[in-house]
Amino acid sequence: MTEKPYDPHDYPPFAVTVDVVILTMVKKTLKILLIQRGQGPFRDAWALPGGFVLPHEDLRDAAVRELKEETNISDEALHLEQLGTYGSPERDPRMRVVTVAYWAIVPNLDKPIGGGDARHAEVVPVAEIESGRLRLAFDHEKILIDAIERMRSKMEYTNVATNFFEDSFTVSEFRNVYEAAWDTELNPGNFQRKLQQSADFLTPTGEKSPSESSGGRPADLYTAGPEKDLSPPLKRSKPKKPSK
Amino acid sequence: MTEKPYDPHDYPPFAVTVDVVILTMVKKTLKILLIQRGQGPFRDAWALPGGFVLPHEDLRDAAVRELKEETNISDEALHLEQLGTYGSPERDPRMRVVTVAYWAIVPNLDKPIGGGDARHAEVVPVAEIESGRLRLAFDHEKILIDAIERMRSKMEYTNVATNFFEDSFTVSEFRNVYEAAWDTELNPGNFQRKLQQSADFLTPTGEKSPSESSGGRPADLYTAGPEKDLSPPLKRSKPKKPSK
DNA sequence: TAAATAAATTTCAACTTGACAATAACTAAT
DNA sequence: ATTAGTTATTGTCAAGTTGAAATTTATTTA
Repeated sequence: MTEKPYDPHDYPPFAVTVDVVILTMVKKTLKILLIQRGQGPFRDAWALPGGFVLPHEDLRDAAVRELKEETNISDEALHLEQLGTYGSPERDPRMRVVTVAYWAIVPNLDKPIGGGDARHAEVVPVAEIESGRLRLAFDHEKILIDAIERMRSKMEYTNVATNFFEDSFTVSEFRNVYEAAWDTELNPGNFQRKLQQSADFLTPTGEKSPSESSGGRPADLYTAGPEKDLSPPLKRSKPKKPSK
Repeated sequence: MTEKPYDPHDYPPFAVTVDVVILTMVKKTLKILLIQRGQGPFRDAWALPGGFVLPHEDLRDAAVRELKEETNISDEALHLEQLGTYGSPERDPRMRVVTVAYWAIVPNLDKPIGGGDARHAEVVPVAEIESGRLRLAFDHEKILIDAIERMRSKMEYTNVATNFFEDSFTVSEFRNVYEAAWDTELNPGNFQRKLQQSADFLTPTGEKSPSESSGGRPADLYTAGPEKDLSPPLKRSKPKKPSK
């Protein structure tokens, strides 16, 4: 903060917005919630849900509100973390806009979107976003790339990935989430051992999941434990064999 | 981004500022650069260097400029990372201000401050900030706590700590920086071995540092290597014996 | 030449990892 | 009821990493 004599008209006017990256897992595919723009610049391009922060509104509250308005998501337990702030002078052709980006993982929302002013909300596979073939508004491609990387690295050393589940989950389901998010294959036995050796990372519910219709031993169910960090962290390693 | 019909007067006016947390090491003590406020609210309290972002200025550029103006620091190699954005509606009593905080480590600056409008810049020990006894302006205490924690955790898995040095350094000097920053003691042999086993983390210069006047084998000198990450990371562990 | 000092290397047991084998607990089809 | 198929969980073993501490190396000062 400078200490020039204070005059309310001194400061240059900025618009401040929030944008939210919502990650979810649909049948072993990592997807992100985007909205197709109906007007303004970047018409028909895909954009992140978000909008202007109100004059007396906290940033995080704005993110929660916009998410509710635009996509009808209002998870009590939404973990919503700040990702970063994007403020290049040319990022919006109309005016100077600084946007504060947030991200969160939500449990499986396939098409439960709609309501509010969700013009054309859809969950788009991350692979499509990463391919660069999708037309994205503003600097949202950069925000998305950063969010995906943030999620991938937080999965190494925290329990964020438990947020992909509404409720309890099996170790296999948990491993599948990692494999999809990292696009790797992980050794099932070693993955299980690693999670087990930090006793408080996952809490067993005592229940067992019903076996698949294809048979197999029923799996133990877990929820996120009190210990939120994993040390040393999991390693991404091992590239997956390219599909088809 | 919402898609309401666009009107430049629609958006609420915000001031956007940047604040910068500069960390440095002065003789085995971790310190942070603060400025004593001369006027306005929080007069005489300590504050972070920073100020308004100019209308066509990028956020990072604003941080670099304010740092230069207020503290005369203009390191070419300044690594300056974004820390987070703080925008609580009550954080500045005068008006709505959203501030984007940055942080960086700079090599040993004891009193090289001054020049510019550096009213009363000083480097303050982190212990003093963490004690809560220092009167800090706005929400700068929170920003500082976050920055300190960010630095501590990035030291676990990256080479950021090499930025405490102007030039080359010995393993002991490097270890001292870790011990001061984490307030721990680290086993010298194990620390050395850990750094060595990632061959590209530190690059030996081939030079040797002159022995202390107290004698002892001369230490090999190193600079930051091409590999910026350490995996698995270093561990903080081992609390230091409380000093008197 | 003998301490004293500090850096660098070694030792050794305990633990963790990676690859993979074996066992357990189920379902579906004989 | 038995057997084959499937999936989860536990075990094995060699290689690698860690934590604690000792040893060796290269200096300076007495």
